[in-house]
Amino acid sequence: VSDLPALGRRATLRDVAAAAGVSPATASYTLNGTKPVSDELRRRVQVAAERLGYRGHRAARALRTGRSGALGLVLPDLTNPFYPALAQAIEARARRFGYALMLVDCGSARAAERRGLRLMADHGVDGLVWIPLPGGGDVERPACPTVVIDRSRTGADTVVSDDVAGGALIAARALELGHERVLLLHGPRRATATRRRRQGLLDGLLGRAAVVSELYVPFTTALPPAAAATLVVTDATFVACGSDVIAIGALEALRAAGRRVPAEVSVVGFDDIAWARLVTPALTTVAHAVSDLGAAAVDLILERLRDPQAAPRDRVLPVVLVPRSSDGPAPEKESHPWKATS
Amino acid sequence: VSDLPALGRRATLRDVAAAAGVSPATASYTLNGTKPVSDELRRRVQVAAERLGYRGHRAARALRTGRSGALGLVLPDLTNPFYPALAQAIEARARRFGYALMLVDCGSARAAERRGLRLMADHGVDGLVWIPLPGGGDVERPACPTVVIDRSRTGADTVVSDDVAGGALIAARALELGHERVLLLHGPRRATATRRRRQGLLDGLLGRAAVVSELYVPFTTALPPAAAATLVVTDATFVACGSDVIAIGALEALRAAGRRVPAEVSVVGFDDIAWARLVTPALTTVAHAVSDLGAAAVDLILERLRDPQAAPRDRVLPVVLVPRSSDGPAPEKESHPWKATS
DNA sequence: TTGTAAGCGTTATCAC
DNA sequence: GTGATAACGCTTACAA
Repeated sequence: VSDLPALGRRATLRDVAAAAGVSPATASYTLNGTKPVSDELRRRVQVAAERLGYRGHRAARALRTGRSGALGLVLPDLTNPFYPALAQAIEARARRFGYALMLVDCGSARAAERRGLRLMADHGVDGLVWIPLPGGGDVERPACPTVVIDRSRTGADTVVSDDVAGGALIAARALELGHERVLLLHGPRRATATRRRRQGLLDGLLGRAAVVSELYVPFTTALPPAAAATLVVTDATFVACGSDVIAIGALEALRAAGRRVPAEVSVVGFDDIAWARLVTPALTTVAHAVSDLGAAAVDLILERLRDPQAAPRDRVLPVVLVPRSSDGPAPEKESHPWKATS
Repeated sequence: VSDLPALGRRATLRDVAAAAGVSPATASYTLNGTKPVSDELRRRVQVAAERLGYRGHRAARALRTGRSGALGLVLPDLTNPFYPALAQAIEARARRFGYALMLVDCGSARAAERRGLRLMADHGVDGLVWIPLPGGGDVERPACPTVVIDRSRTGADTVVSDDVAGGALIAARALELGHERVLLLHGPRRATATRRRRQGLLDGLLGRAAVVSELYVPFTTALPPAAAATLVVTDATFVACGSDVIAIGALEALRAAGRRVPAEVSVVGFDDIAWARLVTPALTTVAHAVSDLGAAAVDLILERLRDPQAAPRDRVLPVVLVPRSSDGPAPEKESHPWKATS
């Protein structure tokens, strides 16, 4: 075993092999556990690798094996408070399995999303977690194993929260609190989450409380003026919002109008973003199993990597109601000036 | 020019060259603009590449050139509301220059940070944006061009916001509003941002208002009980917080204690995270030039890539006061029961 | 169990 | 201007 502690460049597998007095093949077998190697040689190789600070060369390996050791994540907008926690969960899970994560934030722009997907493909990510922009029609599916989060898309593996159940949870809550007139402040119409939450809500409410009206608004705290106006004069006592962000906007609009929450009107959200517990009153909402969502996505990719032919899988993760202070019992009729004057 | 529209595998440069009737070298020159090529051949190559849907192979190129075309971002915790916007800015800028971004979220864990940096190195990122964990001592500097955000670190390029100026801005604000007793609710002592903000604050206040007391708390909305207690009984009329997150915690504690903000006591934050305008009262704070911060970081890396020998550069970006509703004029003395009874 | 050698798809060096 | 050709560092038949 020769003794060359420092060579100018990054140590290569050949260097390790030479230092250990074995062939590159044996060094490779040893370091990857690819083939059985005698204890004697294994130790020599390990020592040499250690001493030379051998780190391997992903690009070379990728070229040879066709796998890059990286996964990709393409999402609409990190500024949407729901995604950072999800991205964190995905990255953590990926890293746990030795994968690096490439991130593309498309800033809610369709063109950026398309280019981002292509960038991922160019870099040869082994798999992709894709949270598509809402309403994205016929984007070509990436070539690598892809799991789509939060959107049902034929052919790909998917992970979603059980939005229907979430809607039902909220409906049950409204009924339990004795509300008889509810206003639905949905997210964008084309978002599939909107459709599923709506369905759960409607089914749950059916025949037991009246849906005073349904509005579709974007996922922003800035409520469209029309929606804000409706919200302020409605005689509904319970407002079910398509997301926490919307709910926070609703809270603001109601406060601005001097309507008291939850005394006069209850407001509930969906998502349980970090803000939800910080606004006043703290928002009652439905929480996703965020880290499970992320973990499931990565796991699905890894499974598909193992078995590319398997049938597409759809995982639906449970949600849970988080009661806080933004909802309460339906108020007595007298407390509604609008009702009284009409 | 032969006509082979579909070959089973991904088209390679040789395929393009063959289809165009040129050598691989010429194809490479053409596609990269590396050497002058006759118009005739250039067109043939471009057409062939187009028709075959040639995409290139980053791993092969990386192996050959030693550049991966990816930058890395290592940050403490995406769940900290300051980072998503920054990450977004960095990713956008990187992609604008054709780079993919690899993300490591170390979940505030030192070990994960170390491993994350190594993962980046293994994947051969061309440059690294590193937002170190607070108080990280002697982590070995990565080998690739690195710009450190928000921490001064000898030898590396750095990008920071002008925290000193920010502190001064807040001090000026307090004085302008007539406050005479201020409480400083700093971030963690070891965070260098804490030190800089404190300095700006102290210098700005010097001799014109009394610093009633200084507390160091973590960057969380959960104020340590001791700090909350102090906050509630203090006779300071102005509380300068080390970050918005801390300020929000302070707001909660004050509300819980029934102290009115800003009537009795003013609270200001630092960072201008998205929450700041959503809490009640909306938080007066100091805003970073977040997207400039991200852009500057990427630009610095790119410049260093161009000129590895240049002296390390430190960029300091301006901050600006964002007045909202959580602060106001110093109350009359009578409004402080504690003063009256003592 | 170990070694030899042939690539993986590019780019760079050299001749022409 | 253009074309052979040799790497880049690794994995993996295949041979021994």
